[in-house]
Amino acid sequence: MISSDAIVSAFDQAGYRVTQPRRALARLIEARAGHFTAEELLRDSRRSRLGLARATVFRSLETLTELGLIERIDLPSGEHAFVACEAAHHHHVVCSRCGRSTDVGDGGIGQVVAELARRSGYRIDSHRLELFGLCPICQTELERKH
Amino acid sequence: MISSDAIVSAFDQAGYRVTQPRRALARLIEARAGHFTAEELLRDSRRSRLGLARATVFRSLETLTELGLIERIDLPSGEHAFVACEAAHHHHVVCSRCGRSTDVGDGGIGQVVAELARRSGYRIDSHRLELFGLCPICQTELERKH
DNA sequence: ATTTTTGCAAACCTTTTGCATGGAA
DNA sequence: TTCCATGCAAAAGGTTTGCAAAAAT
Repeated sequence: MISSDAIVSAFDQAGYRVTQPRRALARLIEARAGHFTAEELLRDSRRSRLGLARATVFRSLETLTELGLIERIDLPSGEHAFVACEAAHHHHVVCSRCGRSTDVGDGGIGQVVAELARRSGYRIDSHRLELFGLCPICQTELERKH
Repeated sequence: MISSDAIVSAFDQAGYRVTQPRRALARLIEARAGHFTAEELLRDSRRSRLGLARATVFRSLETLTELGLIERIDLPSGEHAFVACEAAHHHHVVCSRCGRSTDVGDGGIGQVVAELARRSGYRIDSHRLELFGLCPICQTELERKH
């Protein structure tokens, strides 16, 4: 969950121009609770008659990724999606039912990585942990159905 | 690292036919030390005049993934690659210089996942940990250059 | 002989690029 | 007014699909 204002300010502070398409995209991202793909934003922009160009969406997503406001994740299906996130090193839990996602911190994974480095002999420079499951809301909803 | 025989047997035991293209592909996979993309196998097959069809490569990779002999990973660049692997739950360390990859076990990540589940309130069903760094061989080679 | 698998080509989908126009600073 | 960003359209990748021909059982 991230505010469109935060996105717009990030563009601004990084020296990028604050344009209408970028404002519009920021709002579309804010409106999406969970993860989203470029295609979904594009559809949203058409539906709300903002009519962003395909290239603009891709270019903005790239910039936002560089700025660290969103992060690209790979869903189990192989799709490329993005999630809004905080800058510090962290990981995401993604709900496989509704797509909502939450940042989680380190959780002690540093030790695990160190252990695996020792075991494999590799010098590990980066890692990516992606977690998939059911968010609290979806858990409740599913229970209610029984 | 996996033998082409193991791949061929896997096709056989799963009830798939053992065909020339599948044998050829098995050898190409065996020949690749690290990870590989569909495109790379396709190039290899042209270079060695095996002339596998694009569709055959994709279809075989899909089957092998279902059989659990290879696993699809997402490189930091966003490329889709595959690595040969054992069936049990595990993770991969991928060398960002040469592409070699090694299976590593759990390394205690179960506890980390449990901790992150507790913290986020999600019910975590699956996770994916990808590690990137330098393999022992590349470490040695880089040191030699100094 | 039967059924699966292949090869080909075309379709499809996602992402990138070049360039003229329009908008922000 | 000067650059940066956009839109468009085309190109570029990567992956999938339908179907007739070929190969495996």
